[in-house]
Amino acid sequence: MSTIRDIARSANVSVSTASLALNGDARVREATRRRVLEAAELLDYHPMRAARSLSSGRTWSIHLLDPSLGANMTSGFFTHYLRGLHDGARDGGYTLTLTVPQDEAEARSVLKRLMAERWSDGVVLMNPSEHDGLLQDVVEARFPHVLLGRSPVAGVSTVDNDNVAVARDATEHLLAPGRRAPLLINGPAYRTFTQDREQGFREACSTAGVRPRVAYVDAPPDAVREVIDAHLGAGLALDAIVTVADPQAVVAMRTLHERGRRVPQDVAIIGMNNDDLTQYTNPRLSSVELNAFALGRNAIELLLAGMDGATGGASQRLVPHELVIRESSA
Amino acid sequence: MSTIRDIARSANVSVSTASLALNGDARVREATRRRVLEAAELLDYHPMRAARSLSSGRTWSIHLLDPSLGANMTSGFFTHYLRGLHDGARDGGYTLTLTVPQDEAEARSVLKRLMAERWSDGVVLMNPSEHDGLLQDVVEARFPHVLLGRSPVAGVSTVDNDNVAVARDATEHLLAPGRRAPLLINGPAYRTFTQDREQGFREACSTAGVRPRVAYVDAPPDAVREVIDAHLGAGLALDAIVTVADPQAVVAMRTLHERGRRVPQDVAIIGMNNDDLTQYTNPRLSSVELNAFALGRNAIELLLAGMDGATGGASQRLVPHELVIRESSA
DNA sequence: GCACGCTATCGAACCGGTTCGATACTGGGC
DNA sequence: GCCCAGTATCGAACCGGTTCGATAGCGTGC
Repeated sequence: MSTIRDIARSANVSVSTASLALNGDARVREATRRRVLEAAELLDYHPMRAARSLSSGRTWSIHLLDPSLGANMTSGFFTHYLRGLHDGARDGGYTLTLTVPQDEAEARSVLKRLMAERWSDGVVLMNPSEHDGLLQDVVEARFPHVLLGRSPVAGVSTVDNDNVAVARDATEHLLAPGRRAPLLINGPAYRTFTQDREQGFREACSTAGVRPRVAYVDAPPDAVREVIDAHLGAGLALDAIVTVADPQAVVAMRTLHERGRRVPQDVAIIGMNNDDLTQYTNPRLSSVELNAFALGRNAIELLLAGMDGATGGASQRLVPHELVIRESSA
Repeated sequence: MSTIRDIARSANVSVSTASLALNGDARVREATRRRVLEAAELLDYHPMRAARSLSSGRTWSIHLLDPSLGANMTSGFFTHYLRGLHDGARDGGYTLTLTVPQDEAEARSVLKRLMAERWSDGVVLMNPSEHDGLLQDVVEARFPHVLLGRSPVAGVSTVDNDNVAVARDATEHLLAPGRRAPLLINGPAYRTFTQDREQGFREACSTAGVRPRVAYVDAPPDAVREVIDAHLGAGLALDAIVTVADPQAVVAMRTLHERGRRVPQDVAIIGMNNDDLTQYTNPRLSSVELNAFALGRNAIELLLAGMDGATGGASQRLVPHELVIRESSA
């Protein structure tokens, strides 16, 4: 392992000149720069990250704090936006690091250490639940950040879908042919995205003049089965189902099938995320493509822009979604 | 941000004593240690990672080099072993970093920089293809490593399923009731795991005295459809299908259904990985559980053990698999 | 009462880079 | 011939920790 002092010696310059040359400073003469670069090449020189970080104050890494990997059910979504984050980070010269906290307390303590010990130059927060103090911490510490999701507090940069519109569009699509008895199968209640989706659902129902029904499901898939059984068992009408994730929609389809209801003739269904599995069901599942890759990519862009100090304040970005209509709601 | 010098001053000790106290060295007197820890608590002291790394030579991070995230089709598998890696790293006090190279050249250059610039203390390699030089590089550099998969070269620590047995068990299961015309739908040809699975498939066929047929598929799912169409179109018998991934099995089921073959009565099918989607098909898909989480967890354990220098040589570990029989092969 | 060993602590060096301020050298203007 | 501005380079300080070798202070044994 050769150090910059080896390079300096070999190129017959001082350490400081070697450093300047290697970093492309305009002050060093062309001939000198070449000598230094040749020496570096010859000695297979690679600057040690830790040393560079210590003196420059930059780690060249971005940290992702994401509890969702623990909650599964969303692996398709996760891998897609992870890839968006990764590609964006790579293109900006950054490395991605990752923590999956098990609960809110761990998330908060990891975030605190991460910022204080300077593990990275910025952090991506995935959909923290509303009432933990993560967001306040990051804002108060003035640590570069971006939130995937909608922020309940001010001063936070965010990238998100327009979840109100996502649910409204999906619901309108199902109600358009004149269906009158829609059900929303929603996720955990304390997240902004489920609140927004419920709002969108209610808006569409209101416009169509039909009664909205909403069920909350924490731990699919069996809970979905129970919801539908209860609904039908109570003799309630049901001709349209919106779920906030595709696997839930698949379970809903199976349950309806077992109860003798046809999809889409009796009940139309649409999910969200446009997972690969939408291709594999029978009938194929309609869904809302949320462009998770773009979500990740935009998050990194916003974060890097904020780290350059170019933008003073927090900014928000919305990633477009699009309905993908398949047989389950045709 | 307070540094160790602030702590030392506040606790009325030298910097070196402060460092010793903070790291629990036995030499410092109990009363002194308490003074130092109280000062650290009071000033909310957190040692900067880069500084610690530079002086101690340890980064306290593990890097995952994994091209498979780019190739998708395996998101369930990926998230599970990623979680195994993450949990193992966390428990050992390490942070996980991640790179997704786009091709072999990038994989190799990233690996080289990673080792030379000391991004991490060790690296996890996911199933690199056989003929790139990744493994030689890592062995020659004597860099702590572990391979997820089987190594074609010596001196590499690995964690893997027994892929020969995986395919053999799956095939035997299908052939047991007397089926005579099995087909293996395999993945990319140049990976050790596809070779092993083909071998296991052939062994089971040989034992049963039936003729093995093997098709290679790079880019599912449409390729699977073509394979089956071609097979049936040629008038070949077909009563059992083994695929190396679950999504391929699902496509196979759909294609058979469209061609008027019943699953499992006419053709029995089993996939691998035991993805969530096996629950969502009709009939439900049999599969082989590969215990991806355990795979990741074991990989980290092996890596950390190797980093302690406890073990001199490379070691191998096999993670057990298990057949999960559902309706598609009942 | 003195030599000795042990314990707790300290100052300084070190890890490998970046960056600041000083300096030697160069060429141009008058 | 002298002064000055600008250029290329250098030594030293610095980033914030860890660790090595030295030392002061102490109690013990004889």
